[in-house]
Amino acid sequence: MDYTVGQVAALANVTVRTLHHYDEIGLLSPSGRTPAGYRTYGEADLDQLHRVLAYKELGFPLEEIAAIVSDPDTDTMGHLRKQRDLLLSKVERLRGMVVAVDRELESRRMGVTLTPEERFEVFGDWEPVPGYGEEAERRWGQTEQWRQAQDRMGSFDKEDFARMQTAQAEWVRELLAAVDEGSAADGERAMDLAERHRQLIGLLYDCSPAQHVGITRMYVSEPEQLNFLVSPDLQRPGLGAFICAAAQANAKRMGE
Amino acid sequence: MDYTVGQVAALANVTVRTLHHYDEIGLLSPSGRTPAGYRTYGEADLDQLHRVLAYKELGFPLEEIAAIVSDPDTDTMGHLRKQRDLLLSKVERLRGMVVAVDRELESRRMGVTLTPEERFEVFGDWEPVPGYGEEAERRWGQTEQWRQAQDRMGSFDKEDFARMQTAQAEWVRELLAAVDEGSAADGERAMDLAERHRQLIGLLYDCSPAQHVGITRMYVSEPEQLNFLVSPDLQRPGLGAFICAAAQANAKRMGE
DNA sequence: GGTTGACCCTGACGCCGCGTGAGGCGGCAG
DNA sequence: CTGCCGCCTCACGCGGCGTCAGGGTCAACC
Repeated sequence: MDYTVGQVAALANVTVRTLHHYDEIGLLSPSGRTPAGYRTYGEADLDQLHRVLAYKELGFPLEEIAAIVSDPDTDTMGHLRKQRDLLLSKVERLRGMVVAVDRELESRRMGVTLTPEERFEVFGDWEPVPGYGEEAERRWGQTEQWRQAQDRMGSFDKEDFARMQTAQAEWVRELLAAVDEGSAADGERAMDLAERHRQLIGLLYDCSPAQHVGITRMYVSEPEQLNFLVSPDLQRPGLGAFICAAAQANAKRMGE
Repeated sequence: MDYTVGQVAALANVTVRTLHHYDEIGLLSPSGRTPAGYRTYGEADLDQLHRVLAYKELGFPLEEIAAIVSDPDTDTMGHLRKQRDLLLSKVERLRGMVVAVDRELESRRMGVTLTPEERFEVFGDWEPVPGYGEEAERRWGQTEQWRQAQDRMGSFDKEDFARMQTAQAEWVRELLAAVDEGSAADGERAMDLAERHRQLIGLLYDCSPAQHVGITRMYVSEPEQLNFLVSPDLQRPGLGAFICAAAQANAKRMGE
């Protein structure tokens, strides 16, 4: 009971070209050919194809799949474990990206819907904790971070709040001092400040170093965002870029 | 205050080649050149690059980024929303893959550690609900699905259990009837059966049509798995392939 | 002034997993 | 015999760069 490429393609829900490709690279060669040169796939080939597709679905590159399905002695378990970690990190990255899109989306929405006066009104009303207010809720209410922050703030008491605000004010002071004294944005002092910033955020919601970079990048592309962090009259030109660069350097340091 | 490629690359944490590429495709051309032909990037260029990288981090293709950053009138919100959905579906896919890896990993582990006798003992002990027993816990206990299933079963009463087992038995009967009567694996009858199977699984844990395909594929590559679903003495040759094909057809139908 | 070494340039090919033709043969129904 | 569908083998293309190759430039040191 042999099959042609077209039949196999239909069965396995792949294209004929894909089967040709697998033949070319030696990943799955049909067990035979007709006198006219037509590929003929047998049941065993279908089985092999099934395994190939299974591994492909797991995200393995074709070369590794070839090694796995052809050689039963390969370290399949190791492969799988590595692949699992890879997948998890991908998921984390994607989640970070979703959050980034949410932020971008919400900030765009506000940028469009608010008149300059309203904008001033909003930004003029300096808030020590970003995301703590009605306006903020309209902006971030949809995101997971918001929900996390709500949860964690729910278990804060007044003293916790005061401590947090003090810590943030202290951080801002030291940040400005570092900038004014000409610290390098990728130096240890800046990295330490970035890490402290990340941990302040971490009091409200989970924030990996990579996500932290994404957030700080917003301080560059949308400098108004910075107003939530540092009172406008205290800001310096290039402050957003400094924070962002520091966060990048810190993320790199943390990653190693 | 101008920068060379190398400096910009270091600042933005990208390679020189990347900047060359962006110049080539017109995504980000430096604002000037030295007499010797060196690219010189100004502050505005850095700003632009920041925006480009932000969108890149969001997963946009470079061509779209070029359109977005150059033309302020593009439907950025629409782009972002679409991108968000795309990201979420990617996350779902990856999560499904992680689960698939977990299953593969656990089954491999078992395949290695169990003697044939033990294997028989395990598989001979037919269980109506996969994941309901001590052996199953050792196999699947690490996965999110298992935790979800535990949660949902916790809120089941005896009648719920009975209903579920009845529903599953009924489904198996109809499946075998369909196979014996020669129904097409990608026909409506088979697809309906696949969908019912997916929904039965859905009683225990979330299972998208795509994940469902992944699960059923296991019935082909590891036929022993089928024993958890259909009592061995009732099985037909090709039954796993039939279910898998039906699940594929159903997933395609659901996706449209 | 010459040399060194770090940086810059352009151009071109390579990678992965196929999509998408082009140009031509095989098989089967009418 | 004619059509049409399906099969074959090239062979180029994409996206987002990595990675040479072969050469020019710049600053510093001898």
